[in-house]
Amino acid sequence: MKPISPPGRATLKDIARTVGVDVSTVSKVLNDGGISVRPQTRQAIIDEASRVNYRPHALARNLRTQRTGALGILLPDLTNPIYAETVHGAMRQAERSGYVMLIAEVADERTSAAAYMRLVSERRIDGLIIAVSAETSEMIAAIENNPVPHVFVNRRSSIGRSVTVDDQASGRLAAQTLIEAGHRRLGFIGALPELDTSRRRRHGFVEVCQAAGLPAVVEIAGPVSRRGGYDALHRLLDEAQRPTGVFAFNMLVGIGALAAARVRGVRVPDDLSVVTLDGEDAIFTAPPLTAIITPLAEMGARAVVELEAMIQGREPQDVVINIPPKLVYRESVAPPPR
Amino acid sequence: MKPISPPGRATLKDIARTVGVDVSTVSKVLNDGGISVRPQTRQAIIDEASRVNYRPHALARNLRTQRTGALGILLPDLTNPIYAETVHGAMRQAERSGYVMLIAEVADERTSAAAYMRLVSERRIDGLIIAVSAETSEMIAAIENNPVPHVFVNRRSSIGRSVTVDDQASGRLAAQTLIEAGHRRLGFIGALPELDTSRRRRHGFVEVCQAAGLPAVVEIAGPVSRRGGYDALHRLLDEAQRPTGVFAFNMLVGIGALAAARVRGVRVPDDLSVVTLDGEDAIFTAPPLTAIITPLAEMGARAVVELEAMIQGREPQDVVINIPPKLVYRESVAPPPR
DNA sequence: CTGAAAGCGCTAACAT
DNA sequence: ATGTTAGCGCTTTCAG
Repeated sequence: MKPISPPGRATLKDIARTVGVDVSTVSKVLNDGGISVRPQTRQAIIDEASRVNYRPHALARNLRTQRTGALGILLPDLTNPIYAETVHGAMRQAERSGYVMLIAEVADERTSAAAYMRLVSERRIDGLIIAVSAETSEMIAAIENNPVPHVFVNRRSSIGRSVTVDDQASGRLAAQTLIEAGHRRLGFIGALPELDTSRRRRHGFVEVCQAAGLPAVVEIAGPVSRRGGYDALHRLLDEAQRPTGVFAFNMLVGIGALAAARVRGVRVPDDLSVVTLDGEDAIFTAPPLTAIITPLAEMGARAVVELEAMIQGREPQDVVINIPPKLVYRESVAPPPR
Repeated sequence: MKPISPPGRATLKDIARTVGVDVSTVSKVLNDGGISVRPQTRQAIIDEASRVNYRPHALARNLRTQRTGALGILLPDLTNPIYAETVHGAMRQAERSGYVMLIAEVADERTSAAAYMRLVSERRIDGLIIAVSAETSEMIAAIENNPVPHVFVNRRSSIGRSVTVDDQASGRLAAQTLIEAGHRRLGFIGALPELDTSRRRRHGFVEVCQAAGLPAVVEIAGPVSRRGGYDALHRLLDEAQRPTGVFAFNMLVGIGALAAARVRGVRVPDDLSVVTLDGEDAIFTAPPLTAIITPLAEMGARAVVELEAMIQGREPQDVVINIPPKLVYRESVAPPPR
């Protein structure tokens, strides 16, 4: 029975006029519930508001309160499922908390500083999640010149709070898994060393290999993509001491590596074992990839929670989500050949 | 040599005060370039603005101009690479045009209407891209009660403009491809029939099959996901008249189908040919999938262009991106067995 | 060429 | 219990 509301735009003033009170009274009722307003007046206001289907004008309110109700997230590339998953988790939490989410893809460090300025210094957001590698001087300068509550996700940073998992433990776990399967020559397909997650995973991986007295780990670095993994495995297979088991930086890289093995006629897992990180996809690859779970969505959500705390002035802290890395055995790991 | 700006917040008033002019003058200079302002004054203003690193306060400006400089996009799930790709294209174009992008994931029709209201009736955006299936009554009501420039992407709609490709032609192309390879028993793995893209692809596919005098096409519908494709192919393989060639609704479904074939011991393409739609991923599957290109990013970008036109009051029109569907042959299609 | 004034829609202290 | 006042930072007539 709700009559069609006048398309769009009822303001406080409209309500105030038809009810016959002041806009400030309407504002009170509609915000803090109108404690200390005569029930009768209050009801009239509420009725009229719902009759005209009133919605506050976010801009006006925000201008007044100096809050936007929006959070931003800066990331390199949404088509990378790693980031899509992270955003997904962040958005879920943001919605719960009543924030809308503004996303900016930033191709490189230059644009990332620019995007930062755009969102922050135009004051479009209350807080920012940063999923690009942060430690470029431009980015640091941008942040310091124009501070805003911010948290890094899946990145450590010298200049801010961050939500990360124990990547080093993941690296150790990957190594242990391969070693326990019987492998003695291991390889690591990492990302370019700018990525701190890659450094930490590598560190844990190498650590365990050394402790086990294994020969030097073969390392290859490349872009984090299917193509990067594809190219990297090709190079790894060209090594004199070709490894029998490899740890791929993440799922994308792992999928690429699988494709490379296939075209080289290298059978997984018979000829080569592969451990990778994360990824729903990993179950539908051929063969399904043994993988270490990375709670990307959870990290995104957690970043939002931390951000809220910072926005409300609570003292934030470094956050490491301490889910111990968990490995899911699938078909891509087996004992080495012969 | 740029001195570090006072952290954050220089306003027009600040600039006006130190230069010794009125804020309205500053506004003029900083906006329309300050035609009809003495060059000397203008220069002083520009200098001071850059000295303090002035940025307009988006909220204040927007409140005044009744424009937000933001576009919204409504979609079901960012972890679905189809949507991620679309958003990716949309964001690229939005950035070029100076818009920021607000994203809302909507799980179902209920929340999608709610999210619509949130973005639109609070006036957070100037226009909206809709990538959820639109034809639910709640959504239609929301749009009609609270109109805003909007365009559907990869969806036809009775109530708005839309950017789509010729899905029917894609369906035809898929059928032709399989028929030319020699297949006589074809299958279609579609989405639930609410999805108009699925209906159109199916239509084109069946049309060609009938014209070729082929027996009835086996059809299976399921959720659009890897899992959905996995389950669907299992059911297809259980059919009495098991098809030798299938057309999968999209890449996700195709990947799932490939996995199902693998566990059933059905070799692709020796025992079963698969044609799918779209997808960068398709090149790294085992075997690489023959696929029909869908310009998702381009569609996203195009939607933004149309939206801009609508926002500026130009007469919009139904848009069908008329790139003729193009098929990329990879390894997943071969002649039928025997 | 520049300034004064008004107001976008809302909130919040302060009066009454 | 309600209204008055005073902006938030900006743009935009309209006067001077």
